[in-house]
Amino acid sequence: MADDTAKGAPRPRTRIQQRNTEAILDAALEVFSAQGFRGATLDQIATEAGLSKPNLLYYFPSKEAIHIALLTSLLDDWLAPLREMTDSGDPQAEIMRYMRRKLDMSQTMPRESRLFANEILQGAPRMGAMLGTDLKALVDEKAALIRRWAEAGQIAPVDPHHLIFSIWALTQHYADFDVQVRAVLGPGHNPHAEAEIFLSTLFEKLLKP
Amino acid sequence: MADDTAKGAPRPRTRIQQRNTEAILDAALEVFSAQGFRGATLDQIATEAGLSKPNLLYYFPSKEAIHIALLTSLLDDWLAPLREMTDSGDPQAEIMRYMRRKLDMSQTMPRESRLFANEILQGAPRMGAMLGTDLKALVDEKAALIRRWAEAGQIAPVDPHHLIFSIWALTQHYADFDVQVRAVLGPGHNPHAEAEIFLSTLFEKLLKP
DNA sequence: CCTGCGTCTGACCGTGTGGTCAAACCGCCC
DNA sequence: GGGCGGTTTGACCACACGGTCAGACGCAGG
Repeated sequence: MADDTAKGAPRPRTRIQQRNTEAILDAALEVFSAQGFRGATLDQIATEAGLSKPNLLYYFPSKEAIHIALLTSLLDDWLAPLREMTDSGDPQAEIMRYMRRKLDMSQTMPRESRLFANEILQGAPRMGAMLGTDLKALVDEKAALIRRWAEAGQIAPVDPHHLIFSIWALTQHYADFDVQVRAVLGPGHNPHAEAEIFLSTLFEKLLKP
Repeated sequence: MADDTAKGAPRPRTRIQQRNTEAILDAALEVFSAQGFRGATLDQIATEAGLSKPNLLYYFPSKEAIHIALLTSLLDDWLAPLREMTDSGDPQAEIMRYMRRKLDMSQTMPRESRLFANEILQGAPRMGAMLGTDLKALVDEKAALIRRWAEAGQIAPVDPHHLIFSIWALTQHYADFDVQVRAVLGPGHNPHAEAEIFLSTLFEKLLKP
């Protein structure tokens, strides 16, 4: 990930390269997350980025390279909240904090959420490798942490992996299925505010020892 | 929905029409759910259905018509479990039963789940209308039912709409994000069996008055 | 002003894809 | 068998899309 030359974006040296690669990645995030990989078009991304299509391909060797660059660079941010869940504080508070940060992210970074959702839905053709290695390692580590909390009686005994899955499912639902949520609730609702209250009580009841 | 001629599939009159339209819809479900609308190809669907591409277009006027026919015909099945949740029995048992049926569906009908997920993710371009009318009406009705249960003290006081959302999110997660779940759990796991246990305790704790 | 390098683009290409159409095929009823 | 729906297909079209390339542009250093 430190070596950009391996695959994907050229190392941003000059000021202008920095600016354009950023513009491309942002535009690509916008388009890929809304249309999926195959649904997205280089022309769309180029227009969104304010560049010409050949100019895109001056900075990235292919459409797929842009997609891969996006996924890998975003995975870190995406998993940051989980990484920050440590045994430094009250276990239940740690988990609640993780859930809230994840919910916040689904509100502030819905495009990223949808990008990953699209990728996983299609069977993770461009990210499958990372799932079984990096992601699994991180989740296993945190699951072990949660298991220790449970064994110590600090939280209720729950399956750690599925607890994490439930946090993912519930928080990302409000980003990925936003249209549905809003359509069902109708006007005059604030989905995320309501979700925070609901999910707080849900996980409090679930985790109380 | 009773009048197929309005948009989409021709009315299946003869034996052969019945057989072929079914084959097409099944093949289309397979391909659309795995590749998304734009990712899917008429040739793929035709091959999967054992027909030629022009023959597809003899039965359906366009690619989009197939997609719409799929979505509308499946929405009924998809919402059936929610419809069957009535106040005929014990409230908590009714909700638990709904959750379990939904979880079973995510195991037995993962293609349908992914098809809807794809559609919603892309902003429901071909189903948006139904969300705010049919779906909203049904959910509002059942939400009112749940609210009555809560007010009668038969279940804990929870936001009915978000309770339903949480059931959707948690159960569909195991279908839509199957690759991720399996990659993280590793071999030797039965995601759905574990999910049923986890979700059972989760909703029991949540709903207990 | 010239050179040279990084940046950018118009024009182009090959392929994949949704869709059309005239003609052929098939099987049932007279 | 002949006719006649309904059914099937090969050949074809228009166009969108990913990607290429030769060259133009712009600007810093001499």
